[in-house]
Amino acid sequence: MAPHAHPTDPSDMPLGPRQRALLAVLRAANAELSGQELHERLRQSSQRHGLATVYRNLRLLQRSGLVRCRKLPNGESVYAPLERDDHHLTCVSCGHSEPLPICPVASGGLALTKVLLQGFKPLFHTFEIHGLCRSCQQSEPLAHG
Amino acid sequence: MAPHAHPTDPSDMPLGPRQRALLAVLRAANAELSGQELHERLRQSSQRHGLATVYRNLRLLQRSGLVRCRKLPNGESVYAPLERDDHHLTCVSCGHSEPLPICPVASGGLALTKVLLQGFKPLFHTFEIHGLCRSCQQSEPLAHG
DNA sequence: CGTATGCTGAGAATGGTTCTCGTTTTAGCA
DNA sequence: TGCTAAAACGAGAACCATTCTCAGCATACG
Repeated sequence: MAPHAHPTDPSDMPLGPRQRALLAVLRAANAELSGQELHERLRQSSQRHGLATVYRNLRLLQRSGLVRCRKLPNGESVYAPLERDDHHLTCVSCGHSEPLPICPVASGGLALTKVLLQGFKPLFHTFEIHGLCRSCQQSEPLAHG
Repeated sequence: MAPHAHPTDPSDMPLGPRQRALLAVLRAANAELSGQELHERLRQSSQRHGLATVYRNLRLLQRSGLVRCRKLPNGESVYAPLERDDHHLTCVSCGHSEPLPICPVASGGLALTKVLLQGFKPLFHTFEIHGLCRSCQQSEPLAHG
């Protein structure tokens, strides 16, 4: 893992100040943040970033292996630092999503051989259980849209 | 699991003909289908469904525990029958997604206790490894948008 | 029949994300 | 310190899958 080992390795790309700012906000937050939330927090902290820039740099950080991303049922993407290894329980009815303190990779039962990956370079993984939350089980399940 | 055991259990709801048609197309397909693709296939098979109906019934089937759903990086949702337990390798750069023949739940290393679920009723799970596909590792990683 | 209830679908609305493109900043150089 | 090329920026427009609206239609039931 020497610096500049491969010229095409994005993880060697030095970060610009906006990217560092973005990453700092994500690391300071105690939960995943959406692009819009990130934009808002940066505005408040006197670091003005355009929305386009926020999304651009979020993509770069993701490809560089510094940020992870997941899509909520409502279509929003939420971001977190790569080193945070959290997974989720998500309701297919109301869309509510809450942390699930378990990780199928960390618990070691998973053999990710090179054969399976076939040249693919893994950066992070998502594990999510979808189902019905307690309150959606109780309420009329399929009524009134 | 007697019929109508619980009036609030969506899995007891009988399917309408449109929902059965939808499920049949999904089961006949050998891959996940998007709402738009489903709509197109139904049009061709003389089963005309409006787009709104396709999405409505897809939501119902999902809540009933018959259909699973996952979001691609481009924002599309793709659907498959619940009984198909496939997972994926997805590139954070180009968005390409391919099957990953491994399942962290089926391989048994995961203890999903009632304590963890806290009243949540699981229907299905998604497991996805995100990273860089072979061709995105080779190409200029961060250049030209 | 007559009414209540739910399902349907064409088209409009929604909203997060991406694109466009002129402007600003940075980098490289003499 | 000026000058130029390349890269980054951001306001606003565009995109597009999905959801919403609402009038019309089907079904159930007395």
